[in-house]
Amino acid sequence: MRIGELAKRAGTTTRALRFYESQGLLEAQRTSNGYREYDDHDLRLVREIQSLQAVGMSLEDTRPFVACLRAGHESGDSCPDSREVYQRKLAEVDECLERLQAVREFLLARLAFQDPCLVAEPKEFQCS
Amino acid sequence: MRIGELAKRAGTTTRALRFYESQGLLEAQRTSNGYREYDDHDLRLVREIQSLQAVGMSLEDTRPFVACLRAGHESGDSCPDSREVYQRKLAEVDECLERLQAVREFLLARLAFQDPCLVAEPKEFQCS
DNA sequence: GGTTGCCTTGACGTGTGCGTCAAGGTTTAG
DNA sequence: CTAAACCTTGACGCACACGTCAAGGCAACC
Repeated sequence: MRIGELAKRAGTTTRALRFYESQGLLEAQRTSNGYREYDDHDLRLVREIQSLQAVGMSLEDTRPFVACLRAGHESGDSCPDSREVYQRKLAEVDECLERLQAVREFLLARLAFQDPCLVAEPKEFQCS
Repeated sequence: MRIGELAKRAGTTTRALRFYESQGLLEAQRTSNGYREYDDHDLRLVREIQSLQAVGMSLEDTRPFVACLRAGHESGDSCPDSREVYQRKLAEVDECLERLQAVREFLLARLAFQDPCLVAEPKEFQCS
């Protein structure tokens, strides 16, 4: 299939697919006229990328998963590198949850009391 | 005081202060040679901006608080617009917490079981 | 042969909060 | 007089994941 159909089947855009290719996440055969040609395996790769992005991972984070699928594994997260990413992400999420809880307490307190001196500020806040 | 001293006292940079001014958050008197001149009230404004940013607010979000201080209130969050921002932020934080929890469950499950089909994917994830 | 609908590469735009030069003016110390 | 340490405006850079033209090639249909 060509890039337009892959985009439609994956529910994305041709621009995104070309961008993935520019980032080395996706490869494509070329037909004689220069058109990109994809198969179902590529569709699988794109879906993997999308589902990982949906849980807050960057494209860089998806690299090991894509590599894992390319290496022939039936799921992208059965390789050590992928599981490392999971663990790192989990740690990030946990940290983010803590900060968000602190921010939440801060906001609740500020909304409840008018006195700003009663409420300590949370530490810095940077969640993906 | 001039911009350098204000920056030092607030623990920020002159670049940030000029940026705040370009965004209409900070104003400055000018001395005869064109230098910006600030007072303690401006320092208070900058500190307000910083503490709000620290809890994840954008510069745009800080606008009502700054206006509230400028209007003469002793705390930036005693005006209705500021409290609205608090409420909106609280809602955002709550939504973000839910999504992060779902992501956390997803990651934990993926790390525990090798079978990817057992785990449903969380919905889209976009936390500030 | 003209239109439509695909495809190609290239390059600039988006949002956020500044960082980092660049090129120059001002003030103070020596 | 000069060097250091301030200050000014202007403008480009960054990260991220693409969106959005622009200018053109290719294939099929009327």
